[in-house]
This record gives sequence, C-alpha cells and structure tokens, in this order.
Amino acid sequence: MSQSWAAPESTATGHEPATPKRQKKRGDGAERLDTIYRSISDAVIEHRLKPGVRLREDALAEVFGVSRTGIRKVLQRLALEQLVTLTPRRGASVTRPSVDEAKDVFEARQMVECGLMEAAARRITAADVKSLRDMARREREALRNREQRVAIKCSAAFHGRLAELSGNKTLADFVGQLCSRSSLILAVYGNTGHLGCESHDHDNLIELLAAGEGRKARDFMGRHLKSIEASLSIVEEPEAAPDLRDIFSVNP
Amino acid sequence: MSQSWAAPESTATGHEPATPKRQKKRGDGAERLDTIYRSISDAVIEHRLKPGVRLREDALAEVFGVSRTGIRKVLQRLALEQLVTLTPRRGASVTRPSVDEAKDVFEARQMVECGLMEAAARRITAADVKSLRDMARREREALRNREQRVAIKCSAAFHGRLAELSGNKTLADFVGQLCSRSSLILAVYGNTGHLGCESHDHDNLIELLAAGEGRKARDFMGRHLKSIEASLSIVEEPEAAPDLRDIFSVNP
DNA sequence: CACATCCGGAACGTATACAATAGGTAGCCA
DNA sequence: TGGCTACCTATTGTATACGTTCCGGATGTG
Repeated sequence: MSQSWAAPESTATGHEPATPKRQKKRGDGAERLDTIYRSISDAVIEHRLKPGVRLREDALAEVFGVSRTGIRKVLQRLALEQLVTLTPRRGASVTRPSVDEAKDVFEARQMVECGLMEAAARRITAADVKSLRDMARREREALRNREQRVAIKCSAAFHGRLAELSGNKTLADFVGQLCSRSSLILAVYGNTGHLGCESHDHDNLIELLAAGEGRKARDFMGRHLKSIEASLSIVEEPEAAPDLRDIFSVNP
Repeated sequence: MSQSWAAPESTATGHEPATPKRQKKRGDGAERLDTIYRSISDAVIEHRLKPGVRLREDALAEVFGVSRTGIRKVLQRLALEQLVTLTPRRGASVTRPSVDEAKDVFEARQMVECGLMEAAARRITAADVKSLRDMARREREALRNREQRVAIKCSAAFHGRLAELSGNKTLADFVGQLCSRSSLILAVYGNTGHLGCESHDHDNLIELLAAGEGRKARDFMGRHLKSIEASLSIVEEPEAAPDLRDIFSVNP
C-alpha cells in the first residue's frame, strides 16, 4: 500500500541515485531535498497518497536515496504546512483533516481568495490571461479524460496562480497552503465523481478578471468556493473506531 | 553581540543544562525543543535578537544544552515562519524584512484581522473580555514603564488572542505569524520611541467587541492597523549593501 | 478458554562523526 | 608595495550509530 506512490517518474530525480558523485557541485544538495518535498507534496495533493497513510522515514529514505536526516527535514516542512501529521513517537502520516479544520480552511479561502480578487483584476496582464486560460484548458481536458488526479492538481495550481496575481507573496503562499489542504479535504469528504470545481467556473473567473471587473470576480469567487464546499459531505467519518458502544447501542 | 540574548531567564529552562538526567522520562524531548523554539521566537519578537544577527548552530546548541540536531529542527521551523532566514551555506540569521514584505504583511493583516472581527464580536464571552482587558492593561503598564520589549510582545499577543476569538484556528495561526513578522518589521522600520499601537486603541476595540458591534470593530481595526503602518518609515535601509551600483551611479 | 504479562522487533529521537565549502589570512610574485 | 593565489579555519550539510519507546505475538496462569 505504501509502495503505490513509489514511482515519482517525472520529477527530475532521474540521476543515478547510487553514485551522486558531485554531479553539479552547486545547488545539488539543497535542490535534492526540494525535489523530494515536491514529490511527496504532489503525491498527497493528487491523492496518490491518501489521508491516513503512514510515511515511514526508512522507506522514504530508501526510495529517494538519501538518509533519514533529509527525509525528516522534508517531513517537518510538510507537517508545518499541515499536509502530514507528526505524531510524537508514531512517525508521520498523511493528514486526515477534521471536520472543524475543513470548515476553517474553506472559511479562510473565502476570506482571502475573495479579498485578493480586486487587486488581481487591477494587476492582471495579457500574459497572465493567456497563462490562466492555458491552465483552465488543461484542467478541462483532464476532467474530460477522467484523470481526476491531474484535474485536482490543476485546480489547486489555478487557485494558487490566481492569488499570485495580487502581488502579495505572503497571502499568495497562504492561499497555496490552503489549496493543498483543500485537496486533502476533498480526499476525505469529497464525493467521488464530482470534483469540486465546476468545469467552466474558472473560465468565467478569467473573463471577469480580464475585463477588470474586480468586484464581480470577487463575488463570483465567493459563489465558486461556496459551491465547492457545498459539494462536500462534511460529516464525521465512521472510521477510526469512534464509538463501538454507540454503534451497538450499549449505554455506558 | 550575539550573546546579548543568552539569558532566557524566565522561559522555564531552569533545569541544570549540564545534567538533564531523564527528569521526567516522558514528554521530555518533545517539550524541550518546543521550549527552545519559544525562547528564540520570544527573543526575536522582543527585539533582543535584532534583524540580521547570525544564529550559529553550535552556539545555540551549547546554550540550550542540546546537540545541533535539535537546533536545526527549531531553526527550520522558525525559517518557515519567516522569523529567521536560512542561507544555504551561511547558516541562519534573524530575518530582515524587505520593504515589499513589510507591505505584504500589513496588507494581509488588514484583510484577515478585519475580516475576523465580526465573527469575534459574535463569539466573544465575558471571560474573553476579562482576559483581553487584562492583556491591554499589562501592555499599557509596560508602555508607561518604557519597557518596549514587553509592550511589543504584549501587543502581538493581544492581536493573536483577538484572532483566536473567531474560532478559526487556521486563520488565527496565520495572524499569529503575521504579528510575529510585524514585530520584525517594527524593529527595522519603526521609529524608536513610538511603539506601533496607540495606548487606548486596544481598549476601544475590546469595548466594541464586548458590545457586539462587529462592524464597528472591523472598521476600527482597519484604522488601527493603518495607523500602525503609517507610523513606520518604510524605506530601503542603507544597510546590507543593497545596491552599490545604484549608490555610486554605476550603470551595469 | 480467556486474560494478563512478558519479550522481541521495528520505528522514531538524539547525538556524534565525517565531508564539503566559503571566507579570511598570510605569503609570494610582479 | 599592491595584487593575486593558496592554504586554513570555521561552519554548515549529510550520514550513521545508538538509545528509547511502542506495538505485536507468544506464553503462562486462573
């Protein structure tokens, strides 16, 4: 089970892991960890690593050809971004967002993403519009081909890119984290088959921004996020052995 | 210079650092790192560690009686919260926020803290009011006694606590980080003697929230943050050799 | 037959050792 | 005497080794 993600295929780790050999002499070590980070992060966002899955340090170290030291660094970063949960003596596992967390994340997105739309409408350039249309197109295609994983990642990337338009790096990074966590929330509370974002919402957003309609874009984003949230079934999961007493009607 | 913070006095590290001795056997290791984290974080927020100061791993390891491993963990966390900057082969130093970062942080605070006020007004309890009044009082006293360091920390804690009232942990944590970074910004761009928050702004805020006037509280918070930002001199510092070319009018 | 206890393995937490690099200093040559 | 080079030290990056804890099964007993 935990091996299912063990093929990072295209993530540019395609050096010989056995003989690192000072391949480039500079930017080597630092970039390697960053690559590992992105590999795991992507795997989580694309639901190749599902919430609750344990991430053993030894296994990751072996797969990526580094020692546990580097893995721990990466896991700690992922933990601070709430993508993985670090339980003191139990190790790391993909975060399983609680109902409250899910609510908080969407409330935060509502506040921040909507709040950024007006600045985005003011600052958007023709090149941005083109790039965004491209992303939206790729997402539509992925949806058509039933490639949910790709579509989910595209969607998160789209929202992140949108936030970057505002020019506020601090808020854009925050939105990026919220989108990643949203992907986790989708994995737990989403109804399979219905992937959060409606196919044409993103296109509509682009048009509003391109037209400089900041206020309308903000309102549209608000409805967009609401509809995503509404498409979820945010109820406590039965899993994790919550209350056998309750299930069998035993009064304690 | 880098020794000036070497006395964490009250931070509950008052064990014998020489003989840790399995003091409690459980919850020991994890809490120790957290204590170190808080010590450094506090020192940065209170300006005992000024922006630009280098933080050598060996020195920190010796002071806190742990090995570099633990220190690196703490430094990485601080780096992700933007309180320290990790330069690849140069080590860690207290972050010196750029002009753009300062602008971004205050824009973010404006958006999020204001946005949280209405929820805070709805959810605030009598106990909260009491606790907030207490914090505001301590801040006033610190200001009266010219204890800028204490006052700065109180102010950041107050804003953080306010955000917690909303019940949204994700956003509250974010506000906490923004407040910490604001403290750094104050250290770089603040005018000495004039400490960000006006003495009675916080009291006014409490009263508005206690009266359930969410909208007024939001507007007041907006003005409050604007006035803090306006009190700064956000211009490029001469220090840090930013652009010698520019200074000496050399065209590249 | 069921429950409690004990033991073994597996995984994480911490420290230490080694390797690599950047910056400073001293020495050498023009 | 000035500038350049080569070493050398100080500091970080990485890996490994050891200690500790927790979960699992096996075993003995009521």
